[in-house]
Amino acid sequence: MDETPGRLTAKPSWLITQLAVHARRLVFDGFAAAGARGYHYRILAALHEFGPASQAELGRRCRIDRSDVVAAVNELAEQGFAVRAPDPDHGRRNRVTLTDDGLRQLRRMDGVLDQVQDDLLKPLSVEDRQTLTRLLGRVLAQYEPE
Amino acid sequence: MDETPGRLTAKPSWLITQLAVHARRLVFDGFAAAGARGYHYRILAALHEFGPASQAELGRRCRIDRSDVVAAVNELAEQGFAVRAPDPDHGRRNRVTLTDDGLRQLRRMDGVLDQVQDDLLKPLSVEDRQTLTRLLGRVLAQYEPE
DNA sequence: CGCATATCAGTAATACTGAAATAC
DNA sequence: CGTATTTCAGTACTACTGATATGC
Repeated sequence: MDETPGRLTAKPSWLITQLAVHARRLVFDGFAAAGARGYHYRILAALHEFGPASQAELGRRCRIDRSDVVAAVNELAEQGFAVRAPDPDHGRRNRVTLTDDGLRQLRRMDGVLDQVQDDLLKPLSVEDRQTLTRLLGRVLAQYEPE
Repeated sequence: MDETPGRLTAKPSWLITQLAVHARRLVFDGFAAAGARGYHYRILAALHEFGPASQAELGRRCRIDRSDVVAAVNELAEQGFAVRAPDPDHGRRNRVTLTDDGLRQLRRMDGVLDQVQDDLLKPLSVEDRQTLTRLLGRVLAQYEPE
């Protein structure tokens, strides 16, 4: 007589982390096919949405550690998707700028996410998808003060 | 005239992965306070739900790679939360069993998840929480044939 | 002096691959 | 023989810490 059936599917916090295993896998594979990874997408998206920024700013906006921004910007610069130049107004600061190729890469990665979304949410109706998106957005909003 | 405002909050697949950053952090911290991590919870929960099992079975049930099960069971055995013994019916196979201490640890970790859940979902009403849980469960179900 | 920025070195947890040894 | 299980060694990505150097 045990009162804990279906433990693994009963806790939303666990549901989210487990679902993320599959979502991450889909996203990872899609990004890998484009020669990229999650950090690259976040940085390209932030550059597009907020314009050129220092690495410290990128780290705050993307929630990526300052030290990981260095490596990711290195890679984006090598691929020609971003340009790193010293900020003329501030000797220590760098100014990272999105290139045209970077914008094209961002569009590619957006396409990947659209496809992952269709794949992930195919069990749900259009209305349910909207409801899920709205609820997730509200949950996430408490951590995104911007 | 740019038509991509709010990119980062518009895609459910990305919402889920971003939300998972916060959910994982909360779960990680809670588990760390109990001297444990995610792999340990998944294995303890599977042992409790399905009974003693071989490591290969645990890997399949928990979606943990065979080689990572080895390390996690090592740690659980060191902590006295599980016992690893050769399967008498099959020379190569191990039989992993939950101990009483392991069950107590599982209960502690369940408590952590309950608290994380309250924390994570506090912007939502009771009804919205249920809706979210139901929708996530349906999305996850396509990857959980059991 | 403090404070912010950039960089490097190193660590942990998750997820995975390949190879080896063993048992059926 | 092949298949399954266990184990070890090593890798990639995300996330983080600490130290260092530089510039305001």
